[in-house]
Amino acid sequence: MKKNDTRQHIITIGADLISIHGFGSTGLNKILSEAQVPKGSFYHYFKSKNDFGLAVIETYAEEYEARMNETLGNESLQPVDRLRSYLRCSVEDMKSCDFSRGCLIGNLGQELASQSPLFRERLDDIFSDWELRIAHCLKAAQETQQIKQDVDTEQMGAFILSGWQGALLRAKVQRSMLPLLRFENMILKQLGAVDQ
Amino acid sequence: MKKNDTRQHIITIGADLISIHGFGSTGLNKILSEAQVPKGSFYHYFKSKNDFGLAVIETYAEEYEARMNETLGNESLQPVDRLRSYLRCSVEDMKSCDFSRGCLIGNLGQELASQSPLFRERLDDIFSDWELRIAHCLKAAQETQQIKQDVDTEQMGAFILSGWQGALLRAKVQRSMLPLLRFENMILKQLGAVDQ
DNA sequence: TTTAATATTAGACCAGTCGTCTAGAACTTT
DNA sequence: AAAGTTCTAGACGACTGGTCTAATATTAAA
Repeated sequence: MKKNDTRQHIITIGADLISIHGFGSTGLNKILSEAQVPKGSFYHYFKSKNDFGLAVIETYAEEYEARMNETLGNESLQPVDRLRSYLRCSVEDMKSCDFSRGCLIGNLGQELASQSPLFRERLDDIFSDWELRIAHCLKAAQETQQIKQDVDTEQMGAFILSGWQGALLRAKVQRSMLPLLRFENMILKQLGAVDQ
Repeated sequence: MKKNDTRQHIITIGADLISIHGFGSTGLNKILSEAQVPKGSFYHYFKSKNDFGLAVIETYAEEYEARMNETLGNESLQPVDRLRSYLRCSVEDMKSCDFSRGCLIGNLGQELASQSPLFRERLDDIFSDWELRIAHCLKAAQETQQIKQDVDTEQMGAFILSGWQGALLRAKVQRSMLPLLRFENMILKQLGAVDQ
C-alpha cells in the first residue's frame, strides 16, 4: 500500500519532531522536508494539522500498548518484576533520547488539554487505560503476595501513572535519571515489595 | 516608578497567556494587544522574547516563593498542616482557573527544557529550591513526631515535588481534582501522618 | 486505446511570527 | 526654557504558518 506508506511515514517523522518540540512549535514544513514529502501531499492524507495530530496520538498509543503488553503483561515474570521492567523500559527510552523526548502523551496533555477538548478527551482516555493496566498488574502482585494486601490497586495504579509522568518531567528538566530511579524505589517501598 | 509599572504589566499579562498557551504559541502581538502596550515599548524593556520569558519565570518564582513561605513556612501550623495547606493552595488555583493553567514552571519545563539550556537550568534551580523547601517541612514534621522517623526527607521532598507535578498534569487532562486529592492522601499515608 | 475516475503533487496565498527601526512624545533635570 | 533622557508609536522586513485550488500522475473502465 503506497498510500499507507507515505501516510505512516509522515506520522513517524512527525511524532518524532512533536515529541521533541511540541505540537504547536512543529511546523508542517519541518515535518515534510524531513520526511521528503511535498507539502501538497499533506492535505491529501490529513484533513488538517489537528487531524494529523490525532493520528500521531493514535499511532503512539498503539505502539505504547504493545510495549505495555511486553512488560506489564509479561506473564513469564513475577508481577512486581513486570512493573519494574515497564519502568526500566521508560528509563532506557529517556537515556537513548538524551532527555529530549519524554512521553508524547504527557507532553501533548500539558500542551493541548486546555486548548482542544478533542485532544484532551482522547489523551484522557489513554491515560485512563494505562492506569488500569498498572492497577491490573498490582492486583496480580497482590494475589501472589508480592505486595501488601492493604494497597488499593486502582488508586495506586493512578498514583503511579501520574507520579511517573511527574518524574519524567523532573528528569527532563534536571537532565538526570535520578528522579526516575527515586520514583521506582519509593513506589516499591510503599508497595512493600522488598528487593530479593 | 512608571518604568516598572509598564514592564511589570507586560510580565503579568504575558505570564497569564504563557501559562495557558505555552511560550512558543504565545505571540508578542497577542501579549501586547492584551496589555494595551505598543510593540515599540516591548523592546525597550526586554532584549528579546527569550529575555522576556526569563523575566516571566523570575517573577513567577518570586511570587511562588512568597506563597511557599505562607504555607510550608507557616510556623503557626503544625508541619504536616503546612504541607497540607501548600497542596490545598495549588488545588484552589487549579479550581479557579478551571484547569487551564497548572504550574508555569512545570509547563515551561516540559516545553523548553530540551530547547534552551538557559531556560532549563533556571527551571531546574527553581525545582531544586522547591524540593528543599518541602524537605525542610518534612524534617520539621519528623522532629515533632508527626511523621515516621524512617522517611528520608530529602528524597521524599523531591518525590513529592515531581509527583505533584504529575498530579497537576493528570488533573488538567482529566479536568478533575481527583488526581490531586488522591496524591495528597497517598503521600500523607506514606508519611504515616494519620488524620486527626 | 481512449476515456473516466482517482490519487497525488506543486506551489500560490494570506495571515501571522519576531524583531528592527525611525520618529516623535513625554517626562526630568538643569 | 532648554537639554537630555526615557518611553511610545506603529510601519516594515524577512520569514514561517496552515490551507486550498488547480494541475498532474496514476489507475481502472469501456
